[in-house]
Amino acid sequence: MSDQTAPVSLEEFNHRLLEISESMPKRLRQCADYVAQNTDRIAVSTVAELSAAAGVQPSAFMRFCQLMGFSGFSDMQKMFRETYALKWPDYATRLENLKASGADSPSALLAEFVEAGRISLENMAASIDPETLEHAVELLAHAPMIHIIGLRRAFPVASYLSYALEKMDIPAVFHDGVGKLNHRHAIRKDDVLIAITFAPYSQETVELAQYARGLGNEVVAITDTLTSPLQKLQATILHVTEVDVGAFRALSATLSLAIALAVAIGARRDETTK
Amino acid sequence: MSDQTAPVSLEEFNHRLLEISESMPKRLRQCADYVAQNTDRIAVSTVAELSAAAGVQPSAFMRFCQLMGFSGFSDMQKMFRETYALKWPDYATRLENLKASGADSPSALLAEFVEAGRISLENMAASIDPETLEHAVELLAHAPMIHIIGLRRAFPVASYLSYALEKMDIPAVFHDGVGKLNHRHAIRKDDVLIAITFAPYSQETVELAQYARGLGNEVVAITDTLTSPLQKLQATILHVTEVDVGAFRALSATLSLAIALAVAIGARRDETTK
DNA sequence: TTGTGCGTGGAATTTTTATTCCATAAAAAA
DNA sequence: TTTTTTATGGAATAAAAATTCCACGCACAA
Repeated sequence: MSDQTAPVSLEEFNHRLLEISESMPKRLRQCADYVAQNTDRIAVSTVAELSAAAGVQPSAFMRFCQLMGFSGFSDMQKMFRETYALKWPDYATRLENLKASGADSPSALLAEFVEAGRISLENMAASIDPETLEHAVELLAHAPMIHIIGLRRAFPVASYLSYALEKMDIPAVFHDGVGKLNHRHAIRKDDVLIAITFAPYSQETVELAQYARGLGNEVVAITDTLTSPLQKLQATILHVTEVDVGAFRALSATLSLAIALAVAIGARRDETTK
Repeated sequence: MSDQTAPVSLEEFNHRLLEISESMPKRLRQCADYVAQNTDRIAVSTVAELSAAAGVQPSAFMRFCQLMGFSGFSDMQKMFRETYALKWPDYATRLENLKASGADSPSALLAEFVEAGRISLENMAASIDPETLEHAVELLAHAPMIHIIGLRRAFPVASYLSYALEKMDIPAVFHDGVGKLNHRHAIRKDDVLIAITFAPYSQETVELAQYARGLGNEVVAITDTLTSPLQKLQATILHVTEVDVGAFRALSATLSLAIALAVAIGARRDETTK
């Protein structure tokens, strides 16, 4: 029987599991126990695999899913896949819908950006590798001078980074491209460059990163995809994927990463100075 | 053709992707780009879903998998399903993990900013008055020219706003203060100024707002407190409170507001032009 | 002990998903 | 421009997975 009470979140799922596993017959109990201990496998396994691992028949596992309130295994798996996938809604179509329904008021738009920002932040929490971040901080904390470049969409991030570093009296050069002046010769031995760029990658940023790398300097990159041209430079890459709303993105995650990076550098330098 | 060189880890996969995505024909490139940006979805999706999301036919996606060195999609998916377990926990758990890596580690700091950003976004969603926002959009959509000023901490916001307006072909002047040049005389009749400033309010911003107001121009202000000097100017005030982490803040909410404002202006102008 | 009913295993069926194939279109070479 | 090669879309087919069904076993009650 499909069910009105089918769990829609992990919490609900666990709750229900606890609630009913007591009164289950032997085989179904086995399912419950296995599932409780291997919740993470559900999204990426088949009934056959799971039932075998739990030591029961597929049909038994099936009955278990139904007892849990789902219509079947697929239904249950869907919940797990969705909660894992961090609900990456298609904002482009969502915007279309908004407009179509005439509800494209500024506040509705704002709500979309708020939601996109929230999801981006959550995604970043998952995708940033603590070790890479640590490594980036370590590199930057020991740099005699930090160079920063980020143009177009990345410009706000770069400028905030500069601002934060300046506030903490950390020597930094912002390659802001004003007047097409090129500060590349300011890059000296042991300096580290922070290059920020998103698709479509701006050429100046990529070039500066290549130049720095060519000199043998370390480069810390904040970028969005795996196909970023900075990937090839063996730079230390901090990877942030922002959720787009239509053709725009809110940069919430990227800015949070930038400021966290800056503050961490500041803290690390204070430590080593003492 | 299955292949001796089929990647067996994420690193190998990424490497291969980078290596060959250059030389791919259009559709397969689309696959590569989509995959690069949504690696985490592979484990939990079907070819049909992925290909649709990438905007190609299933058969094209299939060919992509084979180019990557796998015998087919299933083969590729297997790799992702195997390495899946690590990154599955939910948002709360992941934040815990980030924090767990040491009290003042960079990742703990990042977690703080993520959390602060999330709260700021939520607060803003609640505190922005739809009517004020609507009013601001209305004013700005009819302005022959939009002037933008925001310095120091507000500079990233102002620059992003300029960037977004420019992208939408909306006439705007960014009073960026470069070279201490003053563009105040560019403000003409009916132009509207967006002034962004946070405590401690930078004098230049306040002065420009006062000047514009003196000329009889409308001013839309993005600011943080009730005591903001812009409050006295009878400007249209959008009020955002960001949560601080120590002495720093992540600007997530402010930036979301700014981009939403820009997009709303763009949409409104399109409407009225038709 | 013998009937009744829930629990179970396994095979049959249905549905979904992956994969291949081919005709056509586009691009490159001649 | 014509020929040849390469890429593409879409439908046909094959494979795999989910789901149902039913006959059997086992436990408990009469």
